[in-house]
Amino acid sequence: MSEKNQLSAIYNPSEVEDKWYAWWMERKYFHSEPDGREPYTIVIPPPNVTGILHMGHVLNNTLNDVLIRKARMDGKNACWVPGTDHASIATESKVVAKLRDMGIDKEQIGREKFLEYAWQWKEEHGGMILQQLRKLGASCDWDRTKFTMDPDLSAAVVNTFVYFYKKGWIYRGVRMVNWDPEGLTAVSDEEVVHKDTRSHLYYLRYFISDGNGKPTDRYIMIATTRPETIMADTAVSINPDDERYHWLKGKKVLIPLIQREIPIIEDSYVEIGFGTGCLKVTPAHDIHDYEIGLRHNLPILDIIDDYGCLNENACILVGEDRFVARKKIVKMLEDAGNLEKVEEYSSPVGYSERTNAVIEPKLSTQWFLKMDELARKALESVESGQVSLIPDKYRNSYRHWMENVRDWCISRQLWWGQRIPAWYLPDGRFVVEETAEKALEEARKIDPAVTAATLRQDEDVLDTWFSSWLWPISVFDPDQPGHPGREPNADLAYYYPTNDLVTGPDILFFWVARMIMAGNEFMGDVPFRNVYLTGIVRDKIGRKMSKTLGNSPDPLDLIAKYGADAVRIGMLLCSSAGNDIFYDESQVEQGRNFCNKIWNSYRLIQGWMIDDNLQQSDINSVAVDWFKNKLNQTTETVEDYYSKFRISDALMTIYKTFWDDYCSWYLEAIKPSFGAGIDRATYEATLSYFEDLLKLIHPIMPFITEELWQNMRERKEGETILFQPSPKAGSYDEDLLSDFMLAEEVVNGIRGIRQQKRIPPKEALAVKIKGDFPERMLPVVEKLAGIASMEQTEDFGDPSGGVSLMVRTVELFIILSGLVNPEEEVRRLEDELAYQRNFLESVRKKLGNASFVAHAPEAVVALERKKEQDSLSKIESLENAINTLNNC
RNA sequence: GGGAGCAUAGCUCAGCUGGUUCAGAGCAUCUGCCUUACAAGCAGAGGGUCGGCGGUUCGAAUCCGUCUGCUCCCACCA
Repeated sequence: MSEKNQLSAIYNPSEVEDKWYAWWMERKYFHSEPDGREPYTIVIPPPNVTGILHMGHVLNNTLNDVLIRKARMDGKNACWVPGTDHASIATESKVVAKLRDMGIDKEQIGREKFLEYAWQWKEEHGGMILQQLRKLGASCDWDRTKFTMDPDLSAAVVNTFVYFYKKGWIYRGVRMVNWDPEGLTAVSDEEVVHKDTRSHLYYLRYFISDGNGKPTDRYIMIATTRPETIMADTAVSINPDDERYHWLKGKKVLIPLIQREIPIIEDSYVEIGFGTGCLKVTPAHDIHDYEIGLRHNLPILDIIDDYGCLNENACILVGEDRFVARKKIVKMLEDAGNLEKVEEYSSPVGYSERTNAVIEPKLSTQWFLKMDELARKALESVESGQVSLIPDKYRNSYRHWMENVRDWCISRQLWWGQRIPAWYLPDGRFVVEETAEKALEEARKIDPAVTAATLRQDEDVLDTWFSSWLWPISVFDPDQPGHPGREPNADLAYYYPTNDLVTGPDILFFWVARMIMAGNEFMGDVPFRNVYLTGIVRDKIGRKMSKTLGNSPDPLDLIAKYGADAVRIGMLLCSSAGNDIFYDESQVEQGRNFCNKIWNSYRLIQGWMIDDNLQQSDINSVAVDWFKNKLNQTTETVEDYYSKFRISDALMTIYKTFWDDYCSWYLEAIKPSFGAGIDRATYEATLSYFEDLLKLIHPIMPFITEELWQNMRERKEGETILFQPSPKAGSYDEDLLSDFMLAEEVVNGIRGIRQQKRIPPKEALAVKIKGDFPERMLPVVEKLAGIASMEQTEDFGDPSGGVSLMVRTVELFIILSGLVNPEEEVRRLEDELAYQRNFLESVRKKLGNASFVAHAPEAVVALERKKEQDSLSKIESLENAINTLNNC
């Protein structure tokens, strides 16, 4: 015990945390293998392989870790599979940028060389985030760490492509896609963010052609936000019902500057009331125009290249960036007399989520996956409750998305990722197979002259989500995806479906929905039962945390400063499900303070000495009894909160039980006076309560709990709190709990008088008590309110010798000779009396209402009658006291 | 433009199917204490006509309507 006395007054997390994490790892306590127990499985939302830990990860992984640790203590075989995502666009653009700094151009070095650099980059920076997660205490099964581009996981992706292709759900088609001129790739609709952007609406004059390509002096006006695309116009459209423009029918107009002749067409897409009612039709650069073009068989003229610059088709401004071209062409139009006016204008513009470049609608050949059947089933999975979304408000948007989903553009014009397993014959026909060898074999069936040299693989890779949607399956059995009906391996059979998924709502459609699709397709079962959607972490003034704003603290700095347990608490304190998280460092401080409180409560009890000559006193007996019941109640509440994913409520419940009930009430009640020992029964109970509290809070605060749990008793070699069974909620005596609460209120009342009268805590008081107060609680009141003698009596005697107060229906009289000012006392009592009379009046008003008495349930009416009685008796006592005081 | 959600103490939130947890919690604030576990602490206290207005009901923070103010999702009216 002597070395224990050296515990410092301040808890020092850093050494404790590193020590225990290393110990857990060494003993592989997080590792899971299938066995006879019930599995509890979580797959990590894989962070970008080259990413670094930010507050969003902290929130997410703290929640995951709480769930997995809880399950582990509940006796389940807990398995949390970690890993990373190759994040094709994000990673590739980082590598491209790095190469650019080195003076290297991606296109020049070619695919092979580029991928070498990319892998090197991945080796250098990859997985750092997983190291960081260990600092947070994440109890992942690191032996199972996976990467979406591991050879076997990549094979799974390719297999699923082939599977869907052969099923007829993957097709190749020319479509208007969202082109990212920065990332040089198509991105999916979901990767485009629309932002209202200030721009201008330019009113341009298109002169009517005289029929020979020469302008007449009549013109029409066209409003556009993109004057640089006029060279790609292939028609001007009006609404067939627009009488203002009937005269235009059959005429042709000339594109300004280049004087190319284009027809006037009629299409009801054009809104009569919008702009000028005339629409320039640019099929190559606008999705709606493209559709109009299809309807009217218009030619498609593409004037913008992959980099967002004008090409030769534009005839003018060739090579200029689209935004530069816009500025220049406005000037040219003005000089040529084609610019009527310019208006300020604001409209939604699409930006690439990854590169923030303005998206250019562009026609190109891409690969698509049909979504209708997949979406239909995935919707059913949620509607039927096979998968619960928490909070369930997300069901609405989930449904909306599933009902309106479009085919998934799965090809990306990148190199970092799984290359599309399609091979082209010299004549343009293609085969889709898992490997080059099989492809060659199949290709030869079409054309025996084909050789490995003339068979060319598709240049594109697959969308990252086309690999991560397999994650809950492929981390266990990479051979499974693409082969539905195949017998899954032992891991997959045991761990699938996983239990809970914790992730942000921003990837509900990208990822969660698609995992459900893949699960249904390949496993015939959903990949998880519950999806807990966290909020987005914001700073305290509500801004989203981001690197660019610089408002995101580095979690590792926080951990170094406050400890991981404190950071976890800080995060959880403000994270009710579905609400955004307003993070503030003061919450982490609160977490640190809580650690310190726990630490010091341990310092207190470990310093006590058992005295076997002592019998358990009455107060110890009642305190021990009470706290056992309290703990049972808390445990029950906490279990209930966990079952509803209300983690922050669970935390707060334990927090209050630990701090208020255990430290402030229980320990103070049983605390031996200085130098005195403690009886064995009380000490043992106290230690066992402490142990239960540690177990209760362990999933949330893994480090300090292991440290103290190891310290508090002799432990066997290798024993750990990780596998201790969660405390089970026993029954509890409501009367006992409510009696103790009444005692607390009485103590608070007396302490309040002390404060008012400025009586030092050490000065013991004499108190008389009247009314219905449980006798067993008397010692509690005596000790905690600092009372020397406590007399239960029906008569307080001379009221001038002290102060009376009332707690519920209990009356107290504190003897304070010489400290009482009768006038002040009367005033205090009269205030109380006035309040009581008011209260009585309101109760009587209710009871006087015949309708209330007739309609309200028995119990409610009875309650009001009791209120009336209590109030009446209080009033009587108050009046008596006031009278007596006045007569003094 | 369509849809969803939110509005309760200075801050962050809890209050499920209307009546003892009905006006709550944590933090912050104020007052008094360095009391031998903890000043990262202890003990007290103050603070909200539950966004506005109507309605249903014996009774509304809770149900219905409406207005206002935020937030998010979906949607490329040139």
